[in-house]
Amino acid sequence: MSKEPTSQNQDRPFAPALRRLREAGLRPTRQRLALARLLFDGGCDRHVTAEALHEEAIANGVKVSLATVYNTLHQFTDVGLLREVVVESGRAYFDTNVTDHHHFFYEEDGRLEDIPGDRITLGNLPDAPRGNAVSRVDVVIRLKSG
Amino acid sequence: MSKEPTSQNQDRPFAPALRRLREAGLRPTRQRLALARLLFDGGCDRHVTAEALHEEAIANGVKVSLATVYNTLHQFTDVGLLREVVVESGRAYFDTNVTDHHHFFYEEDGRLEDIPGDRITLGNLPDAPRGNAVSRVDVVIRLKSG
DNA sequence: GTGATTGCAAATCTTTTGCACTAAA
DNA sequence: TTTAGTGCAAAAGATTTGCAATCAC
Repeated sequence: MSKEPTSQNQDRPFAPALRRLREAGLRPTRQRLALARLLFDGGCDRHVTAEALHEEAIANGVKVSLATVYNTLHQFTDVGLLREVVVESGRAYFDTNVTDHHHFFYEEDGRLEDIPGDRITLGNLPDAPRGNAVSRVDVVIRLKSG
Repeated sequence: MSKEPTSQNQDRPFAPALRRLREAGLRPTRQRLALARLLFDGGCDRHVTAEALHEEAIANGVKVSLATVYNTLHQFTDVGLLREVVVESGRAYFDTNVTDHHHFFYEEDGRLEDIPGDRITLGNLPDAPRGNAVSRVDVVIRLKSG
């Protein structure tokens, strides 16, 4: 029974993240796999900064440099696994929810929270100016406590 | 006739900016006055970065440091003369239009353009979560050329 | 005068980059 | 192998801060 773990055994918990990377056309390196598991295997949508994800990785015993975290977050964004959300100058957030939706932004502590896309009705949107196409419409509801 | 310019003569073109600063409770120093004139006396709404405003000031013969431009932009924002618009991480834009409105963002060249607040209908907005108040709702329509 | 404001340079913070090394296919 | 990916340290921006000099009142 309890012999050396086969690669199959080892791979099982990695399978979803592995599949995700392969489908996105990204070579599943140890770092990318580990970050993908942290980001996507929790079952809930996440909003992370590079710094925060790096700390989380280190805390989980994953050896990865901050530079690689930055690179990986951008690669994930490029292939549509993540979406970048801009709410504060000087700090980039990455959102695991890539469907059409919007955000609450808690100014107090810099936290982000999803608002389903169909919870807000955007009516009467102006046309894109000549020669342009709408790439995305972002709605941010900024909150102050009180 | 053409004698030494009186302080009254000299002040005339500065009057609007001067009044604006006084009403905002900011001491009208040479730098603040010069920046206020550049920002508000053009008659049209502007979206500037600190760097761009600094260059503009220098080009106009105004002696002011970049640090002071940053400080001044934030002071103006604090007293409601400007509004900060966040559309790109790592670059802050300041908007002379402080009325309720939204923005087109040209991803190609980083340009911003106002959309009057009443041009967009925001329906069915979710309530602010318990213990919070909406401080502002920002809509950004991101444009790509084509 | 006196306290607010400025300039400058240095510090900070976030993010990107160059390059030798390592690992996936 | 062969090429993509990684770590590290350094570079690059953007913004802020400390402090002496300067200015508005």
